[in-house]
Amino acid sequence: MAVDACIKPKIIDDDDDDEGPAVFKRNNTASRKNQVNSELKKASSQRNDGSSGKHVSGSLSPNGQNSSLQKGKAVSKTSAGKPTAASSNASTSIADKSRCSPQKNLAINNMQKQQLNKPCNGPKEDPDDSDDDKPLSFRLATSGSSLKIKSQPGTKGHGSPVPSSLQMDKTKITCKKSSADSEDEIPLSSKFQLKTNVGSSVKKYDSDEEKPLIFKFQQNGSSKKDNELSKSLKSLNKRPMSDVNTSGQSLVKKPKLSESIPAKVKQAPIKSEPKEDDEDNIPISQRLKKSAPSDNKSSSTKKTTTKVVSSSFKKTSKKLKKDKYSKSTKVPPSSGEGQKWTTLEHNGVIFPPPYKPHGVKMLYNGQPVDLTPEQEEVATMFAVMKDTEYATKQKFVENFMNDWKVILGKNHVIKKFELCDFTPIYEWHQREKEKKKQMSAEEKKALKEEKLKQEEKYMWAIVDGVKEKVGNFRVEPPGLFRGRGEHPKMGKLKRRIRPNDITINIGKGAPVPECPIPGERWKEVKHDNTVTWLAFWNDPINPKEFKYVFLAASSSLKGQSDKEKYEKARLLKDYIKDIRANYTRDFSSKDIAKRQIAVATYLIDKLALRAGNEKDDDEADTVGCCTLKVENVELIPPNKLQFDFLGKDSIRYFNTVEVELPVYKAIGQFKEGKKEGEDLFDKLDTSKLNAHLKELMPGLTAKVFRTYNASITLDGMLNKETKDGDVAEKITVYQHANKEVAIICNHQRSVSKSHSAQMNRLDDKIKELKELLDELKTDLARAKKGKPPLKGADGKPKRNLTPEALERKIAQANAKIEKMERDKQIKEDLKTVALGTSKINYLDPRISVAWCKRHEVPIEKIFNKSLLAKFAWAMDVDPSFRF
DNA sequence: ATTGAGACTTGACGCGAGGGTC
DNA sequence: GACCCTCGCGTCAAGTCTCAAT
Repeated sequence: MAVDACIKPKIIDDDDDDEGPAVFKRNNTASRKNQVNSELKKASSQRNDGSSGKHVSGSLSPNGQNSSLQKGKAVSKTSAGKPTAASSNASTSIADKSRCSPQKNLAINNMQKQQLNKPCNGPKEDPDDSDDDKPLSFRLATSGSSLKIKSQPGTKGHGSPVPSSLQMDKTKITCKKSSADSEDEIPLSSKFQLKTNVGSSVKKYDSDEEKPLIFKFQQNGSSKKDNELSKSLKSLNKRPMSDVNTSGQSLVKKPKLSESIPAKVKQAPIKSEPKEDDEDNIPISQRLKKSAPSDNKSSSTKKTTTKVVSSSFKKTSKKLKKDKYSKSTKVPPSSGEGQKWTTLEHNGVIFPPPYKPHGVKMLYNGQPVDLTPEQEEVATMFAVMKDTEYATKQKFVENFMNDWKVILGKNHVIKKFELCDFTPIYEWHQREKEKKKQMSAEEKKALKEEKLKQEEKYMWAIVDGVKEKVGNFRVEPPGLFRGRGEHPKMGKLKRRIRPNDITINIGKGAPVPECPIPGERWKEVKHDNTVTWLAFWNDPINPKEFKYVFLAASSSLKGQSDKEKYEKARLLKDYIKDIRANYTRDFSSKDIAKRQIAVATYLIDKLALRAGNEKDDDEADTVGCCTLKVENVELIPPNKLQFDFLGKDSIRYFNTVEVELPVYKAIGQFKEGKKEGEDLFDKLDTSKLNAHLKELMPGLTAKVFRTYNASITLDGMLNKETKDGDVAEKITVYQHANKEVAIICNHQRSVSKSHSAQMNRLDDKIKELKELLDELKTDLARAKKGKPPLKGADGKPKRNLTPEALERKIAQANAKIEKMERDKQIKEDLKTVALGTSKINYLDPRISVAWCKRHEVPIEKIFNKSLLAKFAWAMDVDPSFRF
């Protein structure tokens, strides 16, 4: 369980490694480690726990380590004292003069670039996908899976053995056929048709493959709504207020520029120019040279991914093809500036039923207590959580009691939590649950139908004439706040939301939804077509924040932005080499701010770290790249870094990686003279980082790297590892790739409660089979000598079998054992790895769809019904699509 | 330049349905 | 038919990022 043992950097020796950043990633062992290490961490963190006074039980929280991991940070984030003055300096100087930042260089760079770049009209993707433009993760994965141990100059001698986890998992596939019934009356196929904008753009994509990026831009730009183009522009240029035209929405507070590109802005030069195929068509070795440090010069001059977007960004009103999508009646949402829709109808939201008092009395100091329905409701909220880990957390109890006492009133007999006994209510609740469980199938069905009937009208919205599913039309019921990790507000009462908390957004001429609670009314009704939400209310726990009701993931609006996200990530592919050369050069910059940006970008690129926004004190103390504290990164000579921090959702990120020496040194410098709790990147925050990234590529932000790395890893692995074989084998390849991505993204899940029992069961079965095997072998030996088999374990005589029959049986048993051991291994491997999140959020569905088409794998084996709906826009991608 | 509001995406988890296994 | 397990799906918390106000 030694730390290092679990963290094996995968080292890859890509051709460009000598100039590129170190290649590493966490292997799944490392990721799995989380749970295991939680104990370790717990121990080490306990010293800080005093302040929180937790009495966490030894058991792991649903999040495993989380609860106990959250160490009481010794120093508050504010104490880190982010310098502010320095940063301005930093941000202006970040970009090397010779390269990217100053606008004035753009033209030159552009020209240089154009000269350097070959024109490319051919397919953009390099069929062989040289690794240069691939994320490390991909390179790792590929090398890992091929079980080659590669090393790079900087890492020689430190190469770790390839973890077994890299071996192909023969994951058992149990995908069900997606049921044919679509969620609405509209068949899937026609749904696609309905989603014009999305669909049409899909079409475009297919053809994009053959086009140079610049054309893609044009296309995108021309596509009604969207595009990263506009988004990029948005990020670079603020939209003049005058451009905001939301059909006279005076209510619109902050119309988002998003899709709209003011004409002026559109023509403004943008920094980088997508570098088409220049390198895709060049052998890796040459590319390396080109971009090598030696080439720093050239890279620094030309690299500056500059671009004149103006022309390419102009909406060229590219024709939609006469395909099925053109049939759609849908009006392109982007017809107006920042406009998301033209007409919007919906029925508002549905509220949870009012509280029904049960009358079960809890005990206080051993005596039953009378509670009003309001008081009982809150008591019940706690009672039903009695056997969760929350109920054992001091903060949770404290917050709960504080809020409950307000409802109990000053003079209530209940004062101390210790004297409260919620058991009667808890048991009542258990009985209710049991009753529900015991209902007959018919009763359950009837109940379900009844619910559906009530909800049906809220489930749909009509957006620009198209019926679309609404995502979360149910208002959140009251309850106790279940913050993750050591959230300071956990246990607080999340009060009931009423109509007058809710703001409705609806089309101007559309009928305002009737308030479902008689005698009450909506807080406000807006007609803001620059946003996509249908309703919102203020979060009762944090009134500064909002809870929105949006359309479902399967809607055109969501599909469209999904597609834009992946297009942006694909665009990064064309810039990545320059970006890497850029930050590699800045590792040793004299300007500390520049160095910090370089190192942070490196970490985000290589480790898929999140950006790491600042957080308030009333949130769980988690970090991302920009908010890493000095204690989150340990230097392990000669050039390893050990990361250990709680990231989003208080999920532990624990990883030891080999890095380039300059990075190692830089981190050491950043830590110098700082105390625990201080920011590692004190000259940096996410806005500076993203501002810098935007200088390198239009619209580039930190999170794009995650999408890029995930998708390109999948694409690379699928294409490298898929062999001829049956569908099951191909799916195994897919799952293997999916797993690698999940590991890169640190997508974890808590170990299921029954995991160890399941493993034991498998062990038992394997043991049984092995015993059987031994028996069979003995019988075989005897049979060969003409002797009858020995009696069975039960003492009964066995059938006399021929040696051939016994040999067959032995082979069968061996196969069974093998399969079970494989299953066991997979189960263990995926114990803490969640595959779903990456599939839903990071993997460009077109990669999967195209791969399925190429390899004749039914798409239903990869995407379930909801993913099929969500990714409707990707379904008609050309089989040759590569990310 | 900083801050905070606002909008939207990403994320883990829990529950229930349904299929497989004993 | 009981039990177990997986998977789909909904929930809602927690991120990212932009923009306007200060």
